[in-house]
Amino acid sequence: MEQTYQHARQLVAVDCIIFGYEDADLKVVAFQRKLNPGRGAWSLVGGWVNHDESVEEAAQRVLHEITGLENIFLEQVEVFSKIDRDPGDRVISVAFYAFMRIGQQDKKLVEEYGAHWFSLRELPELVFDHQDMLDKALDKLRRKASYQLVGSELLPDRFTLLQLRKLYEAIYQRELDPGNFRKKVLGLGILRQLSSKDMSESKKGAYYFKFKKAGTGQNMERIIKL
Amino acid sequence: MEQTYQHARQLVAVDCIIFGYEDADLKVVAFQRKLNPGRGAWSLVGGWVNHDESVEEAAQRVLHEITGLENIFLEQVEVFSKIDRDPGDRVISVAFYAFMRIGQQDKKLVEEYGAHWFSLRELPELVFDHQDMLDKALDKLRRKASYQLVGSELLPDRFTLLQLRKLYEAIYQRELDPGNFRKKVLGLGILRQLSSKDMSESKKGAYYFKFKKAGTGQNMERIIKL
DNA sequence: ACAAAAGTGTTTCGGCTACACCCATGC
DNA sequence: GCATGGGTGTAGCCGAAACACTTTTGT
Repeated sequence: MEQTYQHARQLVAVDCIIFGYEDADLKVVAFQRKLNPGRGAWSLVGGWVNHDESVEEAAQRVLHEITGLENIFLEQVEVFSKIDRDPGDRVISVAFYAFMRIGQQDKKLVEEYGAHWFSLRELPELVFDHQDMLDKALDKLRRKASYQLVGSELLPDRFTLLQLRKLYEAIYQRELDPGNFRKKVLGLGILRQLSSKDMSESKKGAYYFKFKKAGTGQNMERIIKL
Repeated sequence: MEQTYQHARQLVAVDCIIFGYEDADLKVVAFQRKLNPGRGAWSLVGGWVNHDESVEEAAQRVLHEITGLENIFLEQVEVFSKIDRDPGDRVISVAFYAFMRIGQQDKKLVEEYGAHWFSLRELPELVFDHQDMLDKALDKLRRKASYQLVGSELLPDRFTLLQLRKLYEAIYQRELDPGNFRKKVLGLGILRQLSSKDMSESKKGAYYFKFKKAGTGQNMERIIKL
C-alpha cells in the first residue's frame, strides 16, 4: 500500500511536555538537545514519527525509550508547523503532554539522557517553539482538570486529600479552600477511601484515598471555575 | 536548510469540517471523493500539506481553492494518524473546522466541486475516519461556544438575537430560554445594537446587532452549561 | 497549652432557571 | 381580538465561597 499518492512528504515529529508533581510543585522535563541545530539548548523530549506508527504510538515509544515506562498517560495538544520553526529543516511537530510520577527509578533513567525536572517557574529558556508548546499544554491541562479530576497518574497509588489539593493548587497557582475542595471532590464519587491513614503530614492523620477504576469515571462535572 | 535530518518522511494532509448555518440548522460540507481509493464516497474537504506552508496555511489554501474566500475562521481539531486510516497510503491528517456563511456565491463554487451542504442529521456515511473527525470537531465547537460567543462568521453581518439563539440551539440541539439567552448574551457586552430593526420575523420588529471588533473580546465567561 | 491539619457544618451571595407579564403589530 | 415574537422583570433554587468550629495528637 505504498506510494499511492504522489506528493511531497514531510518530516513529522512528536514533542512531549512531561508533567510531574513533587514538593507541592508542578514540574516538567527538559533536556539538553543532542542534535544540531540548537545542540546543548534546553528542549522538550521528542522524536520522529515512523511509517509504521501513529503519532500517539510514536510518543509512547519515545517516552518508553527514555523512561522505560509503558502506557503513559498522553493527551494531544496541537500541531506546530510554522515552516521555519526548526531552523534545520521543515519539521511538523505534534505536541503532547504526559503525566509521570517522579520517582527514583525514572529519575535515574531520565538523567542518563541529560534530562532534568524543572519547576514551572525555574524553567530555562527552551529551544525553537517549545515554550509555546508548554504554554498550550498547560492551558489544556488546566481546562481538563477543571471538569475532570486528574492526578491518578501524578500522585502515588494512594494519597491524601491534602496531596490532591496541593496538586490542584500547583496546577492553578492559587490556593483552594480545604473544606470546599474536600466536599467537591468527594461529592464526585470517584474516590475510594481506604482504611489506613497517613500520619506524616498531620497529628490527627488523614485517610488515604484511591481512584476508583482509574481512567473511567469521566464525569464531566465542574471542579473549579477557571 | 534542507535535509538536515535523515529520517522517513510522511504524507501530511489537512481535512476541513466546514460548518455553515441555514434554516435554523447547522450544516457541513461533504463532497464526492475524486481519488482512489474511495472514489465517489462522501468525504470532507481536504488536501496535501506542501513544504512551504504550515498546516493552517494549507487549510486556508485548500478552502480558498474551493470557495474563493480568504481568511476563513479555522480551528485545529486534532491529528488523525492511525497507520491504516487511509487504505491507499500512510497519511497523517490534521483536522480543522471552519466557519462559512452559506450564500449563493459560495454555493455555486462549492457545487462545482460536487460538494453539498448537509444538515447534521442527514449526513451520508463518510469515507475513512472522517466521521470521527466530524464528531471531534462538533465536540470542540460545542466546548468553545460554551464560553465564547460564536457566530460572527456564520451569521449575516447584522443579525437579530433570535437568529443568534437559533444558531446556539442548532449547535447544542436543545432549546434555550429566549429571555435568559438575551440577558446572558447582552451582558457579555460584545454586541453592538444597531438602530435598524428586522421586520421579517416578528410583527414588533427586532433590533439588529453586530459583533464589536470581531475576533477580539475573548471574554471567557460561561455562556451555557454543557 | 498550643499549633496544625482533619473533618464537618453553616451562612451568605450570585447566578441560573423558570416563569409571568407587557409591547407591538400583522392577520 | 388573538397569535407571535420582542423585550423586561422577578421569585426561587442551587451551588460556590467564606469561614466558624470541633477533633486529634505531637511538641
